[in-house]
Amino acid sequence: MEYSEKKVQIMEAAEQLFAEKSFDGTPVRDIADKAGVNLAMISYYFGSKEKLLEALFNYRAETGILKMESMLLDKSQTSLQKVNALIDFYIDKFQNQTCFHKIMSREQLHNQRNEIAVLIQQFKKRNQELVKQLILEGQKKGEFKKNIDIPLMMATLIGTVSHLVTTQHFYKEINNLQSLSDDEFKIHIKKKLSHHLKFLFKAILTHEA
Amino acid sequence: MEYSEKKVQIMEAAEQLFAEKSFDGTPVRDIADKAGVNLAMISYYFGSKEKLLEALFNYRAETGILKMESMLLDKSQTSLQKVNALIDFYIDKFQNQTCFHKIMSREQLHNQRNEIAVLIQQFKKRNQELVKQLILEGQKKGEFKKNIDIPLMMATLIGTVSHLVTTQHFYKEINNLQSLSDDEFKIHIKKKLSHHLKFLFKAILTHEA
Amino acid sequence: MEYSEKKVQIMEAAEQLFAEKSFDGTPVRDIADKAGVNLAMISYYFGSKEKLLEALFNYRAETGILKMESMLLDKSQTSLQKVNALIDFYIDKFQNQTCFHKIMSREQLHNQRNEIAVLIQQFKKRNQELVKQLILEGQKKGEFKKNIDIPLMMATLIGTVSHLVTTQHFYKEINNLQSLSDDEFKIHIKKKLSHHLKFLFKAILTHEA
Amino acid sequence: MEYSEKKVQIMEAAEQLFAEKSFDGTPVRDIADKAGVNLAMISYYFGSKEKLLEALFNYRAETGILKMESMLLDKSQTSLQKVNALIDFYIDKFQNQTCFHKIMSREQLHNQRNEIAVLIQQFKKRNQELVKQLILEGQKKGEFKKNIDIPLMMATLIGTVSHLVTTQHFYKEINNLQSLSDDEFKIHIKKKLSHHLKFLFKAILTHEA
DNA sequence: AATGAATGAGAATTCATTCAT
DNA sequence: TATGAATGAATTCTCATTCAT
Repeated sequence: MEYSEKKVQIMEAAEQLFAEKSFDGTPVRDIADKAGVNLAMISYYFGSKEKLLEALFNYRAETGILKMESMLLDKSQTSLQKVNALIDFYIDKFQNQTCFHKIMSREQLHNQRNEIAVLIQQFKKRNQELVKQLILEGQKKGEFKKNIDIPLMMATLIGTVSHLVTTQHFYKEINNLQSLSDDEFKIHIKKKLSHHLKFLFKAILTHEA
Repeated sequence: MEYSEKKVQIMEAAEQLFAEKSFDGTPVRDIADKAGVNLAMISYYFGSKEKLLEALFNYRAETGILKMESMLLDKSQTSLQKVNALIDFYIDKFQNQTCFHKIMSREQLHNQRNEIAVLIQQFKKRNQELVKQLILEGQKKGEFKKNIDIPLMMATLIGTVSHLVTTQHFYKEINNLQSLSDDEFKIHIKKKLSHHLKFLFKAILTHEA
Repeated sequence: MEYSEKKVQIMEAAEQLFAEKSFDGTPVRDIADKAGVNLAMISYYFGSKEKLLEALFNYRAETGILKMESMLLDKSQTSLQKVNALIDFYIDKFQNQTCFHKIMSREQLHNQRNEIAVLIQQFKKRNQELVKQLILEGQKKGEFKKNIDIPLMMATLIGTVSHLVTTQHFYKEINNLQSLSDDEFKIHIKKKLSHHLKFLFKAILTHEA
Repeated sequence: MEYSEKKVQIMEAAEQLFAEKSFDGTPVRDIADKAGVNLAMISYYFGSKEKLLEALFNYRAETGILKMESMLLDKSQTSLQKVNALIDFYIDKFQNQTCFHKIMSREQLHNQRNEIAVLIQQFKKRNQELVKQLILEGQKKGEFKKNIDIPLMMATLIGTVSHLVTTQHFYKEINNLQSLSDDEFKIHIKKKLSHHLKFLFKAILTHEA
């Protein structure tokens, strides 16, 4: 599948609406309106609403993995530096693609759309495999402890970032940060979160603490 | 609102279906069928599908807070012990009310149903307030460090537990634990998760570690 | 399935429209309008347009076979008399349920709707079996010849009646019978057709001619 | 209208699909796909889907009549021989152009597409006229009886052949002829049918028998 | 209090046709 | 002449809700 301009328009409109109002809560008509295309184009291009969601997943997934791979292959850095880079990478990913990650989080909550579930499963497996290599490398070099439960560790990474990003309006309110602009707030959260997670990961992974 | 037997039947049927297939993905007819009641009963009792969801939230929220309060008021325990109890409390809550927490997680991802959003907001505020008291108490007693970002810490607690519980089928597969029964697996996860989070919280909160 | 008044209304409206404009050529909306019911009632009652067609087939088939059975069991008549009665029975059936038989003829022309094809197959098998008994009986009694190809004979019976009834407007024109009222014409055709087929069947079945 | 290669491709694809799934049940897109031409070509060449059906009728009708005329003009044969030739002609026509005859049978069942109805009417009139000449000729020569109802007779000819050919899968099953190849079965039917109809027509037309 | 029947609004999708090139 | 893209209308079906009883 190649991504013509129209297709991308549609996928991006769908992404925003699915994030806001959920897949089932979004009429195809609204996607068409938002994308500024004819209603029938969506079936014409993607076949169905569900296939559109699949296309969106493939579209977004394509780029993600590559970035991560190149990052982890960098030989000039220690394993801990790479882990720290990984943390920042995840924070950026969630902050810059909030819509997509909301959709993905929601899809992980049920098994309704099997094609999507399979895509996510594959996606997660590949990610986890890369992280595993990184941890093993650190362990070989003696930087990291033995016996690290990677899925548990990833749950903390992804869970913390995801939860904070998706409930950031609440965080804003509770910490009286309503005066900050969206960008300022984003930077604020990024900094806090980065420091917090790097601290936790150092505790999880290294002998010192 | 009192909870007649029929009402509870309906809410529990709705809870399961909303968890599996989302609010918008669940027809009222299916709820009626699952609950074994007449379709019209649901509008009749709750007014609308959305009001039913609100009722469910109130029903589930009522109990949660009380347990937590009594737990945190126990004077015979150190602050760290209370934090550890809090961790186990959250794990239990998510594991035993997976359906409800899936719904709540999903609702936090969007702002569709405002009434619900407000309920969740209040709910989280009260919880956070209780936790704040606990942390302050620990800080006063010198058990805990200063400058603890409570929302960040809670994001790690809730995020990690939530992510792991809602994607546990993935965890099962990645760790080759398919042979375990559901109950065995639950216990397995609970133990791992409890240890992991207690370790992290010790690092976050205390001077040692 | 019981046949409530509304259901029968819908089935009869559908029958006329399907006969006139074919199944695929008839919008459900038109059926609803003709039956004087709400559009959604059709899905509500029958599940789908196709299920409605199935229901119609079952509704019409139920009665047909019974009549035929009782007719063929009559012991007071010779086999040839029964064959003659059978001929008149078929003529009546096609003349009085023209709509239904148009639909059935059309469905036999393709294998689109499998459920229907199966129903027709069963229907024809039962009919043919009854006719076979009748012929065998006549052969035993020495009234009829040996070596009668029953499907071929039935093709002539059904084919002739069906073709004439479904193209009767053409017959009317070609024979300059436009002045006859519908009822007069019906009687005219019935008489001609009956005589014609009885003559043919006598030739097919008996030794004399 | 001349028949370019592309046009014939399209008409033949349409013929097969209309036979299988009916006019209304066949999307223009499917015809284009089957014919291996661009979707827009069909409107471009024929104007509309309905005009395509008309074109197909004209295309098929052109040849039929001519053959029949030449056959009936043969002076070297008795009238009964010509009638027998006519019977075989019809059997061949239905067997070799099953698709087209299915479509025509279906179109005769309703009055939806008026242009087509008129074409069929004309077609049948010309055919009947030719047959009438043949019968009159036989009557003049004293070969045939007086008072022959030609439309009735034609109904038996066309009805029997048409019914048997369009329901031959049923005939196959009922007579346990599933082992025969399509070609063997075709020959088998042709022989049986030919003999059957010639016998019937002899009875209808001649004094003996 | 409880329910079977009914309904209007809106859902996704398909369709034949047209248009710009 | 030929076509890929586009579209408006219409299709079937589902939905939450209401009404008469």
